[in-house]
Amino acid sequence: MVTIKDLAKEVGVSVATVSRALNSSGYASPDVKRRVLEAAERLDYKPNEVARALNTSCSNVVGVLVPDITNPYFPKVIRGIEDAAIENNYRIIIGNTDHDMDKESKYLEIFRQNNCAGVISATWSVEREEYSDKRPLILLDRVVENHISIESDNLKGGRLQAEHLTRQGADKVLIVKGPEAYSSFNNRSLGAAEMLEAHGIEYETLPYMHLERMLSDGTADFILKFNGIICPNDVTAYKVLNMLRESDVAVPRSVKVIGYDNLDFSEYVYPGLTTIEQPIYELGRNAFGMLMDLNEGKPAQSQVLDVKLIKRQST
Amino acid sequence: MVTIKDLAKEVGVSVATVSRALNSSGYASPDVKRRVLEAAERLDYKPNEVARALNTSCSNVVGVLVPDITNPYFPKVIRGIEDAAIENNYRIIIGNTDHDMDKESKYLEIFRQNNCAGVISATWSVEREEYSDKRPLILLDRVVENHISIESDNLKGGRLQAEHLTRQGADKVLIVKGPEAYSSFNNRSLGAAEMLEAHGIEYETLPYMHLERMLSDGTADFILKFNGIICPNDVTAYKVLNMLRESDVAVPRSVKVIGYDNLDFSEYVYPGLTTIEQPIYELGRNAFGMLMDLNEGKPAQSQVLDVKLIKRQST
DNA sequence: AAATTATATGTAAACGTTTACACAGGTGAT
DNA sequence: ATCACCTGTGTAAACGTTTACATATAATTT
Repeated sequence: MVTIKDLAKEVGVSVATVSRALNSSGYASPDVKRRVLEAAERLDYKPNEVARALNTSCSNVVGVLVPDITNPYFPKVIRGIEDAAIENNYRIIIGNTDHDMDKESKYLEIFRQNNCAGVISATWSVEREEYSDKRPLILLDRVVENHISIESDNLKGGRLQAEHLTRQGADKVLIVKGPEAYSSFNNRSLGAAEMLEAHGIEYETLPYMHLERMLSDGTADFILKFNGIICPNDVTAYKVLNMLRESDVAVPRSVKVIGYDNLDFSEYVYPGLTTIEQPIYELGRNAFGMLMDLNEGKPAQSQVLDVKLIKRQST
Repeated sequence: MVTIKDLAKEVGVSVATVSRALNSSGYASPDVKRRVLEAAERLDYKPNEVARALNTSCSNVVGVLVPDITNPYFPKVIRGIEDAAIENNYRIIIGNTDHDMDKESKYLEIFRQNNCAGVISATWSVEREEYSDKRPLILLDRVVENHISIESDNLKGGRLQAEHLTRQGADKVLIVKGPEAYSSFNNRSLGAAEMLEAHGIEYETLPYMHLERMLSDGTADFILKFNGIICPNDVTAYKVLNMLRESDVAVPRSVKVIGYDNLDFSEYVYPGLTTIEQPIYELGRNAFGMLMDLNEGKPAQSQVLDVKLIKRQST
């Protein structure tokens, strides 16, 4: 490994000068700067990130927390973060929390131990004592008091779901709620319920866990009494579609099903899933941008991105 | 941040002693060791990974290269690696290469700059000068001369695909090949072709890119003349199923389709996709284990994991 | 009792950067 | 001619660890 010392010797100046020349920090004569850069090029010098991180106590690594990368929503987010990161000479460390607060805490500690430049979290759900660290934190698709966040317009998304379903003729609607404690899911069902009430449509809500249990127990005939089902995300919708197919219920004739996310797969399931598209990739990209803004002292603001309805065959 | 220095002051010994006590390296009296650990606990001391990595020039971070985390095959692999990593107090940095050699090289450089403990790559396709680094490298689902690798039994998988299809009555078979240059895909089509020949079944092969182009151009009627289609992976099979549905071709009656990977989604597409299951998560887990073995000087060996046929409705 | 060895601890250098500070020479204003 | 200031460079400390080496005491061998 060629170090800054080698460059110094090669050019005949001190390491301090080399550092200044390379980083354009402090003074460095044009001539010396040129020679340093030339030598760096020639010897294929690459700065050691670790040494730099130790000295500045801030690495160019950001920590990313997701519940489970195996859920196809998150790879897209991560890809957005990663692409933005690499463009800015940053890298990401990812951690799967499995909705487990202890795991989350453990990862936060790890990020700190690695002098991470900040954290982007899609798992944060509560105000935390513990995070007294000064490093910036961006919440992704989660809104928590006193934290900067980026999300898509979940309330609007929920409304769009409900509006479309009623427009397609559903008048007995089931709203399947998402996992509790996450603002995004709460807002979706809130928006949907609000819209259904406005239209005077009959509806019930079902907690996420109940549906999961019903589906695995095979006791989901409960949902057969509805002719419209609003799902909190596409993956849940896939399961519902599957269950309906097994029960020989015609979709969309007897029941209309709408999802949320517009994952790539939603066009491959049968029938093609009507859903709400949110700009997942951009959520990740922008989240990283906000982190950079914060690190540069700019006053970053929370963002809300727009969503739109994608019509397919399931409604 | 409480450092080793604070502990030293607290306990009344030197930093060297503290370090030895914490790491159980070198001598440390039971009494001192106890007091150091107690103080570490009490002051909530957490070692700074960066400083450690600088000193030992080896961090507990491993680099992971994948073509694109958005492809649902890879999150599973990554999850396997990540779970194994965290159990061993390691973390992972991931890089998406988009099948681009330059990106791959760039990431390798980054991994080196971060003193990574090793690299697990699902993108490696050729013997490389460049990788003269001594750090261990595990190839995942890729076999390249002179490198340690882990893969599933692709040859067998290909054979299983072909055997099942013929057993279901297909006698005009199309083998869609995977992206060139990757041994795993080559072996799959090789196995399939071999088996078809053994059974005296008529077949053709189609390069991956051709199919992709046909599907996006809408000129894929070429594949309608077959009654059995062997896909290199599940995602490709989804697209084929979709195309067939749009052309009103009955699956499995007129054409039988078989995939490869057994992604979670394959039970949600319609008709449910018959496919070859490979232990994706375990591939990742074991890959990390092999890396650890190498780092401990144990002579690691390449591994080949078993695959099996998953029957569903598409055949 | 002397010599050897094992145990325990401290001192200081090292890892590869960045940066506060000191210093020197040059420029321009007074 | 004096002073202030800007530019360019070097010296050395710092970031938080690990570890080679030196030293000191205790335990064991001869």
